Amino acid sequence: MSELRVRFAPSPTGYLHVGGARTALFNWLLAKNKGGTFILRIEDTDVERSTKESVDAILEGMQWLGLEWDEGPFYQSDSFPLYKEHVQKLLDAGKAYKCYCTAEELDAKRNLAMQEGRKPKYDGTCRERAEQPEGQPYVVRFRAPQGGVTAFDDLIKGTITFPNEELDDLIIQRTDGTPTYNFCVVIDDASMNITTVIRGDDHVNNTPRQIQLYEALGFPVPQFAHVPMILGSDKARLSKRHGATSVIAYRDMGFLPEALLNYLVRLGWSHGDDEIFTMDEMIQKFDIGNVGRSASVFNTEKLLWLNAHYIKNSDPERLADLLLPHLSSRGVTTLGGPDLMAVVKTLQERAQTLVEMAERAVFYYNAPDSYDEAALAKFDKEQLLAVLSAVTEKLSSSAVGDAAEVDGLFKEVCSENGWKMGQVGQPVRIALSGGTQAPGIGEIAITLGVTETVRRIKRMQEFVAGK
RNA sequence: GUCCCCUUCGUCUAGCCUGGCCCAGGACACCGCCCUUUCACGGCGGCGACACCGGUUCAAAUCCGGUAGGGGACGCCA
Repeated sequence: MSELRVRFAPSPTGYLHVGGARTALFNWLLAKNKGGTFILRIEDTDVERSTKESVDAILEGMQWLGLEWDEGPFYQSDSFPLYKEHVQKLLDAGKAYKCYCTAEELDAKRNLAMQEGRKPKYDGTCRERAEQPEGQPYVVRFRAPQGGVTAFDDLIKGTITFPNEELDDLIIQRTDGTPTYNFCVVIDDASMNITTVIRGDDHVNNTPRQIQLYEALGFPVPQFAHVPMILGSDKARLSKRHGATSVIAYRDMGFLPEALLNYLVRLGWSHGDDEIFTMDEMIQKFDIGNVGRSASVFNTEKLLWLNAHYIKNSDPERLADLLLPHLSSRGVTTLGGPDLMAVVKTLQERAQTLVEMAERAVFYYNAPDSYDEAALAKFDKEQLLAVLSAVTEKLSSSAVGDAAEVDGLFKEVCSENGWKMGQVGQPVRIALSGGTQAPGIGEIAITLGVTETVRRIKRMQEFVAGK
């Protein structure tokens, strides 16, 4: 194990969304690549908005993706005493001070500053305050350095420099005595010995403040890597109105975890022209320095393509297991029907999602109770009946072992009667599946079994005859 | 408004650091053709981008400056 220690630190105010998942993935990949440690930390200092349900949802998402963590989950809410202790330390050292300005006063000042086009920063009213009013509510503010600049070398974006005068004295402890985010993060990352902080782009502006805190506290400053955001198709920050954003929603839509992971890793990161990565390849090739600097648009089409790829190349047995819930949610029972694994094999090349596969699998278990009339209308009634009986006869009188042999039988029927394959295959496909979009007839017949195949053809024969 | 960041095909991106091999490569999508009993898979081909303006240079997507556009942050949220 190397010294590298990274963490994923979501706040439990919702489910795990794809942006968070990608951040988690990058952290996880870097840890795996460097033999480091990946830590999961729940940032629940906002007691109001944090929920147990969200924690569970996040853990569920992480587990589904297979992003297992080495340490944690740790909860910030368990560390309140630790934060308090460090606030006191700063207070004692004169690096922090009590501020008695009310929230209302601050709001007013902020609005005024915005209106006048000034930077809405704290004006330092209590910074040099001599008398400390007794029993008055106060917040604790960090006494930020006044001049100079704070800079850091971002692993993704390069050197970023902030003039210190842009940074005001941030609140590190609220009136109610609870610590604030920027302070907790620093204490946690320092006490967990985090060496590399990989997080969303939206934290770039917090970084200089946090660096100042590290320095005031005497902690070593970690390295930072800020990953760009994920946008919706309209280039606005990805949100629910762009469609699903929760990783669990993608699971429910029939995506494979490896497909989502592969999609996510290529969103912002690249390794030459490579598109498909196994987990091992991802780990081996991942380099935080190859993450792009600009935001990227989430594109479901490409995700679908990847999903189709992984479905095509997955073990049918595993797919069968994963398909089961999608089948039963459609009220389909596989009991007494064809072997699900055999069914999956006929569908692997034709489905982009498990949901689509389930839809296409239904006819195997529920014989069609209606037929695609438009497709049927293309054939003459007498001709249809002749074809169907020729096929049943052929099928009933021959022993077949695999799909190719069945197809051979159909060719025989064609040549014996002078028919074209289109005249024979299509009606039978409709008889077996109800429609025209299905696997090859040989595949269907073998999967269904000759007995059931013949039964279905006869059923349509009756249907056609009775018209 | 202020600060920070970003800008190559519709989308994801390679190339940019270490100028010439780039009249810019790959992938998704789209279009066409082939394969084919349907739907798919697959194969082949096509469409399509260096935001703009200056500068440096024999030579710039690549270096420098500016402009425009986009995003983010400015909270007793995280």
